[in-house]
Amino acid sequence: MSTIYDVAKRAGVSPKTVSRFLNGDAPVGRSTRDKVERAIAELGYVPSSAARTMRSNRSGLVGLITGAITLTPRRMALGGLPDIEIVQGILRELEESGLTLLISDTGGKSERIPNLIRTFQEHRVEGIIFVADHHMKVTLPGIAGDTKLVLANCFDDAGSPAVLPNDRSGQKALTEGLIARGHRRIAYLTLGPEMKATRLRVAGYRDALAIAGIPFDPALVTAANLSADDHLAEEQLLWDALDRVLTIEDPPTVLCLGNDRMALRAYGMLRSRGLTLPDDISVAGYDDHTLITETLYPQLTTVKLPYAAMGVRAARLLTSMVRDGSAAPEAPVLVGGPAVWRDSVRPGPANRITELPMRGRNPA
Amino acid sequence: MSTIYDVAKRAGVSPKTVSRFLNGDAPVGRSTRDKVERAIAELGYVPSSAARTMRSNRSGLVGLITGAITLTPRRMALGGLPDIEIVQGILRELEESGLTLLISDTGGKSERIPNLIRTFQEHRVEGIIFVADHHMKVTLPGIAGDTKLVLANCFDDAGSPAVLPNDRSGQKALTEGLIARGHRRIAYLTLGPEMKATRLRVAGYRDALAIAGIPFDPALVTAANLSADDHLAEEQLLWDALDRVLTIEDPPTVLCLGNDRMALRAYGMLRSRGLTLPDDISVAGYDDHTLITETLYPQLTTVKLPYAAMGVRAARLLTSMVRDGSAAPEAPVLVGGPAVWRDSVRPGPANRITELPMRGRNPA
DNA sequence: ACCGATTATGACATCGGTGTCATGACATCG
DNA sequence: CGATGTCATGACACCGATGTCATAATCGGT
Repeated sequence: MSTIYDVAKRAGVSPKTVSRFLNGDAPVGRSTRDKVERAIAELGYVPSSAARTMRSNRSGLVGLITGAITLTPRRMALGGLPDIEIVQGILRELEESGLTLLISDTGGKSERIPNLIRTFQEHRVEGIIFVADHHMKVTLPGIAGDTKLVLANCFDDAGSPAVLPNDRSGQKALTEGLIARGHRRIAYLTLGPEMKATRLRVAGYRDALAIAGIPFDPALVTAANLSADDHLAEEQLLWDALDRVLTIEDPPTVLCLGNDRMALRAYGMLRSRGLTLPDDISVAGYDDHTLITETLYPQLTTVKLPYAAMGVRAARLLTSMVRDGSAAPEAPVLVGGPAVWRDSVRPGPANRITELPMRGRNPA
Repeated sequence: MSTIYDVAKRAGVSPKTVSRFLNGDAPVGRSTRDKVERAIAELGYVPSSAARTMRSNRSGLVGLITGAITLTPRRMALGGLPDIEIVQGILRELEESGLTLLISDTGGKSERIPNLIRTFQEHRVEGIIFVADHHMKVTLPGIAGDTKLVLANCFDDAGSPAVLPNDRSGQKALTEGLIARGHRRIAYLTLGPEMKATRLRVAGYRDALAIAGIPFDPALVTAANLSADDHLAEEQLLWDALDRVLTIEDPPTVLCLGNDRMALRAYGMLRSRGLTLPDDISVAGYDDHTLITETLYPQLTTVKLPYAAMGVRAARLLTSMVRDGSAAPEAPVLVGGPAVWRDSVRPGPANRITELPMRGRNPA
């Protein structure tokens, strides 16, 4: 591989002049410019970023830590949400920035992270983005030097700059929309209580109720999901929760679920109770996992989890910190996603459930 | 960020001794070793790969060009095969190799490739892996220097080292299995003729027939897929092809499809003709796209497209070329995938279709 | 015609490692 | 005991860019 000296010699100028031509940091004469240009083309010269990095102490590299590449196909097969869309957003935003992305995949094994970070540091990355697969708290090993860190879809105790989905506003927007469509008795079968999203979304749900002056009824809200990989137990838990909220005194006219996959299951369970969607009861999910939401009949109303947008925001945040040295924001950047209205929610006031639901029998 | 000189000074030794400690290329005394170790820990020293690259002319970097990160979610939503599994295989194989992967995503726009390659060259990658989303021919811009290139799931005119799925052996294995299960009239509705896989798989199909002494009947083999994004036209084409092969004199007892998605469609069409699977007719796909094959009822017999294994092989090929300077293989590396037998193929001899199929009516 | 300003260019040191060669302290062997 | 070899270490140059400073050429203004 030829060097800047080879180019200089061939063009009959000094290396520094070639450097000036390449970087445009000082004027270069017309004829010199042409000679250098020709020499570069003839030699197929490509500057060495290693040398440039050494001199300027700026590598132009950004590191990305994620498990999405390894885990996405598996997760999607299970109906999980493709967190790889966060990575896509990052790629898109970084494309024009002149920064090069170094991607490391954890394969879901967090014990690998220190090694990945070390490799990044050897390459003197100017910043690191850590992407989590769901809204969660993380604890990363300290990062030496002045390497910037941005967390996407997660946060830590150290208050590192973070980009998070606005779970509260999402559920609030959904609930407000339901109220606007005439619903007053809104059940909410949430994700597990250990999920960070759960508390926030319930808060959003209550925000919307409060604004509309509808009293909060604890009987309508219950956790109905496990994080564990126990499908049978999950199925049972959801069935029980569903049975419970449907058989209270003043039953709900709409069922909000913690995610689209729960909604998918709920469809089957509701139908096995002889209910028609959305005429007998409306249903809403969360995530806007299009593989589910647009495939179901009726298509599922849900809240979009703005993963791509979060990736864009995270990358933008990092570039501004790296390039302009701008300070990290005090509070996490919250990215909202809109409620997506499809056919699983009746556009007008809801019917009441008239038939007597079966009690406590497990489907199939 | 501290340097090797800082470490040397703190440990009271020369930089070269620190270098020897780090690389183990010459013996270092016990007490010196301890002092250096302590200094490194105290300073949090991490060597600079830029400096190392410059001196040794070896960057330890490998470039990967793919569209999988951007396109996988979309493709999976459409029932396409996750070529990201190739990337996974590469990641897994490279993990222990000490090489660091620089991933670039084309976003499906091949005009970006020259820029990506240029960036790789600036970083002096030792090799580049190009991953295509299906078995195809590609034409890449020349890569200067002695950068090695490995193609995964594709090949070029220049005879660059390539890792390809063994489409011929795959379809042969499937067909042999069908014959072993008593089938003699085996229809094959292939992918479009422009797909590289098509010719190879038909050859494998004929190989198996020839071995079993079954004459090849052209009426049983027909292209039934478009690459275009025209779902309606595809549906029509498949319906027509299916109608044609089912209504010939001596109709098939099993239907092989060009991929799992076609098989998924065929299920619906066969049922709309009143046929029961697999009793009236058996069906087989290709790809082993588990989201389809394991969700369908009956579960779909298919041939596994060994994407992860291909990634592993591609990475292994590149590392051996980069590290040991071993020569590129003359012929493409063919990676076979097994036939996966599920319930869509009757384990015993097949029934004959007795009812008269409807003719030329498009389903629903 | 002279001067300061601007333009165009080059010499040289430097970034942080490592390859090469040299050197001093011991151990081994005939 | 002296020759030879091994071990442990250091001095120095070099990889390929670029920042700093110096210098030569050109120009406009008076």
